[in-house]
Amino acid sequence: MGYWLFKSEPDTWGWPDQVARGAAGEEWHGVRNYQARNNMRAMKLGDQGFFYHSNIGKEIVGIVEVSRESQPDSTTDDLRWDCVCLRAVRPLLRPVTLEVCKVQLGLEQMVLIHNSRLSVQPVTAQEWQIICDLGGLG
DNA sequence: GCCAACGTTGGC
DNA sequence: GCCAACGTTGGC
Repeated sequence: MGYWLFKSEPDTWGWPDQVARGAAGEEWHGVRNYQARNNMRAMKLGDQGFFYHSNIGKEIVGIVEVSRESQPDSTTDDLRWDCVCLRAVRPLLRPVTLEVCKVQLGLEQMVLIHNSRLSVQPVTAQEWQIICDLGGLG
């Protein structure tokens, strides 16, 4: 089971938008960064991800699941870009802020902290567990 | 709104 | 293939 983190500006596509898609999920289109794309190519059906609000909130608010493995991005004809589909699983009972992640023991190596610009990031199993605990999903 | 960090582009 | 210029992202 792989663990990931997806960033989105809530102004553009927020957690409520993701939830509104229900079980059908939504294509995580628009990524135009090779590293982020490669991360999506590595994802398997059922992999779990955190849904992070950048700029506004700066916090992890929910859990999503890969509901379709990577396929061509429908928003471009450029064959370089493809993406997975995500469906909302459940919200964190308490959002986990970037501020908290920065000082939390065990999260020192999080990509979110060291490469905040990468929009699709890997998360380790240990980091996943710590954040779930902090979010009230122990 | 500013700016640092990072990725991409294009001239050489 | 190097690197300067430029654009974008996202925290502050």
